[in-house]
Amino acid sequence: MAIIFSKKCEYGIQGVLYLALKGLNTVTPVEEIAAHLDIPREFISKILQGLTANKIIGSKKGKNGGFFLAKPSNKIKLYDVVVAIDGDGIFSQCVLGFPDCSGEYPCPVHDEWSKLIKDTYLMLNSQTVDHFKDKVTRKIHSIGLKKKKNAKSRSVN
Amino acid sequence: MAIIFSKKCEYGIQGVLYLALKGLNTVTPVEEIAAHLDIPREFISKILQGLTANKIIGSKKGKNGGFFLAKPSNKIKLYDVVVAIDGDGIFSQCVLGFPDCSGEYPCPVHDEWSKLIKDTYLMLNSQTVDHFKDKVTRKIHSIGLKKKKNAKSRSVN
DNA sequence: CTATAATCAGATTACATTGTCTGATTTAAA
DNA sequence: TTTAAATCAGACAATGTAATCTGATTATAG
Repeated sequence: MAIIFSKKCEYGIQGVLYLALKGLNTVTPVEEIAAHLDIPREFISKILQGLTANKIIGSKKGKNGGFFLAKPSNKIKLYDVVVAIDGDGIFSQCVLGFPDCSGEYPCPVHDEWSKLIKDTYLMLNSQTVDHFKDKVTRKIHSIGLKKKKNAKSRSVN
Repeated sequence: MAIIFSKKCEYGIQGVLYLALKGLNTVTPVEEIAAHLDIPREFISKILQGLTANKIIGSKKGKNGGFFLAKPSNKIKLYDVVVAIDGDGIFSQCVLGFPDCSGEYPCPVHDEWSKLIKDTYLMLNSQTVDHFKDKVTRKIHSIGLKKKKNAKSRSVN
């Protein structure tokens, strides 16, 4: 449609934020992430696999496996995630496609854009974290009821 | 690929900026715009037609016709162009797809993003304008040489 | 008035992104 | 050691965007 991160980026960012809410080193199965964020399971799975290769998150195979945040979210830049998913091709050219856009001859959004992407860390303020932790807890619970039993997240050893 | 305005938006913005360089009420044929910006003629044509319908630019049909800026570029917001081309659907939801993103529970880029899109006017600083005016003049000249004769831009009456 | 140069409009094709499906591999628990 | 639950991997289908093509309409210049 219009202006946006690619779905892959968007989903990747959401996935990382979700893992951040769960806390460092908490292993969470894709199933839960996909259900909560309403993203096709196989799709988010692929994306998270890619982020694993880039050491932004980690994964644990086999039963009770899943993904977990590999470093604190206030150390993860939006830039890191976007580059890990889609490469840095986009950042080598002007957002508006303005020819020869540069510090000297900037397009109308030159400075603000670089700043937005490169200086933003993927962290939420504490008020927001609390709000979503509550929500996630409720949601996991309701998902749990709909399914036979269920995999709970647990700490990595 | 990654993060970006849709091509339609990007081209539309470039078109408006190009018309801005030519000055208010200067009629410029699509051919020139397409050649200079290296955009498929029919594609940019369609996009500019859309912007005409939204009164951001104007058009003049027939021989010596073309498009022209309908109001000063410092009155045209990035937001206006994007909405004219792709609708405001995108602005009704979070850029990151963060659920329930709001002023109270903001995603990591909530404030900066709104500001970037809604407060930016499609104008270039005077240094940049001078730089590109020179460039455009040279380019038009070289295009002119490659073709038999050529349509020059002229003022609307 | 006629020829020409431009916008306008719709249908169609090409391509990239998004999403789905199937199966292999790994690992923990019983 | 067997079973089940998870990641991992690749091929494929569906969708939407980008680009092209063809032709109609409009208006100016001569």
